Amino acid sequence: MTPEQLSTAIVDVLTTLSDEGAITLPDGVPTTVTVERPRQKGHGDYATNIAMQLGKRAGMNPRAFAELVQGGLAAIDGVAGVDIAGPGFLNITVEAGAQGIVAQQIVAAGASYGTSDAFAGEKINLEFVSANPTGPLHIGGVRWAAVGDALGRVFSMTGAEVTREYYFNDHGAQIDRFSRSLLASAKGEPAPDDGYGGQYIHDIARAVIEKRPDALDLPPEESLEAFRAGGVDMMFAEIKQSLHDFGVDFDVYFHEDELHKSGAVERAVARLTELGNTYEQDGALWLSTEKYGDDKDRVVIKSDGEGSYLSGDLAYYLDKRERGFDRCFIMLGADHHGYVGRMMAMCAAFGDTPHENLEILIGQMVNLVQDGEPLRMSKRAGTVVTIDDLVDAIGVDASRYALARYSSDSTIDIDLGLWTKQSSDNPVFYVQYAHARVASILRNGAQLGLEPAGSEFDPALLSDEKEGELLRALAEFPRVITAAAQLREPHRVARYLESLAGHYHRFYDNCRVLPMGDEEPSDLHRARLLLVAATRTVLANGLALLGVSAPERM
RNA sequence: GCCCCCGUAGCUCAGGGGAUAGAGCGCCGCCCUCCGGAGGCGGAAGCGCAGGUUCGAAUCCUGCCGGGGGUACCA
Repeated sequence: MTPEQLSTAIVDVLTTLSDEGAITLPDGVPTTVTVERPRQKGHGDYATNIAMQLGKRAGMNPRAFAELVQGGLAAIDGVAGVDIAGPGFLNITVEAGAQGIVAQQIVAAGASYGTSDAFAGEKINLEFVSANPTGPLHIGGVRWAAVGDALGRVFSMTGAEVTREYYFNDHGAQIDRFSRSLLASAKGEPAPDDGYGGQYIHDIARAVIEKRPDALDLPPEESLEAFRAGGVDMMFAEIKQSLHDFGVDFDVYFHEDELHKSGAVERAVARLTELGNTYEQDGALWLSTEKYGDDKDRVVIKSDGEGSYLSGDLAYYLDKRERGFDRCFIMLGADHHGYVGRMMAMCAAFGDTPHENLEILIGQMVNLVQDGEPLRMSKRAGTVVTIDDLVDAIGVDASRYALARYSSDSTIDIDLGLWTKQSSDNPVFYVQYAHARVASILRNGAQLGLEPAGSEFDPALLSDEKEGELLRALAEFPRVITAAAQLREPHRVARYLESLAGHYHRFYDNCRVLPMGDEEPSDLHRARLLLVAATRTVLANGLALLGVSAPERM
């Protein structure tokens, strides 16, 4: 008996009562009802607040409504008892047998346990990282590498068709500065005032010359272009490699330059003009974003004839829509939150629905902390903390976990000292340790010739309080994933895993799994081993969603 | 000025309108005769302030205070 099954069973009970005329619901019977796990022991295994929700609408007080529903609920197969408590909560106790069966279901489902069809049929485009190729991937851009990728996995698990996309800004003034900085370095000149400093500029400049020894001897324009093209290629390859090492691979690497060269920008602008959403002023072409909620109108084509940054975004958005994505996500750092207004207005200007066809997720800043002191960074000054630095310092698993375990709405401090600790201060170790412990007990069982219970499994054997709590926690997993997808909050998966690890440890301390000494192996041993196997499945599936390894040994 | 995010235990953070607000770390006190003690058990300790909506608010709304980030014909 999973909470989902309970929920639909309750809907059936309500429907029956309604059909019989015992209750009258003006708005009809709800299609889903809330079934939650009470945080308080003694309030049953599950609780529902429908009596409080619906009582008023049915014209009776909640407790009276609850009493009408109580009998029907108690008659549901697998329900052991139903109590009415407080203002009208219905507290449901589930039969041990009905509950234990999920262990078997989980092991049977394996890697697919947790999947649902909540987002079936949805074609979702996730754009994230999209850092400029003017330097190595710094820490600010990396939060979304971990969270965006996890969100993609969560969406896939809920049935969506997901495309991960990296928008590669290889066009415009930043790139010019980057190119001029490289050229200056190659000539042994100081970096331009508006340019980039840092060792990596010198490294790349040297590498460009190695590849093209004549780069400095070309006419000025061509020379600059040689450094631009060579530098961008190199930077891009490096970023791609860093992300790959981080466990993030994109399906599409989209080049902004292409949009400008292919005429996609002109087409997008023409479309907006047809829709009456552009006008000329001061020699520039403006997009009327203010009437769609932006603070003010925005320039699309600058007075020098060049497209503004927004022009690329327009064309890119249109391109995604034409590729069939009904949901386009863009994940940005908090320093870019000011773009949300204009992007949503742009979406509306195309005739689309903001926050539906286009969703922009904002991730707050990430600070690195060492010995209690924040590591300040500046790309311009060359004191960059890169994704590789982070991985070198604490490893991929800890990096991804540290970035993915917090709500994107909170600013986070990653304490390098903490995340390098091989101790339980470190949340990723707490979870991975639980998995290793689980793997170990399964290994030991196998060595004794003991396998998890098969078809002879009697779910009623798992009747210990801690077994029940562990089973209920395991049964929550699909709902956690659905919630993470619906709220775009993959950190829920990490928090859930930490709590599941706790449930497992408590079960382990209370319930002996393997036979002691020369004790005869029993059905209870095998049943518990099945519960352990189910726990392993969920821990492994959950860690996989976060892109974190599930070690057999540590 | 305007916009966005945050303010919950000593610290780092969870908490989709529900019952007695949770976890890890830190602190105090316990538990190793066999499955991984990187674990478990018990204890002290908290929703920034003020209003409002609701049967019910950490959660929703308004204002204030405090912290962070934005506010370009840059990308």
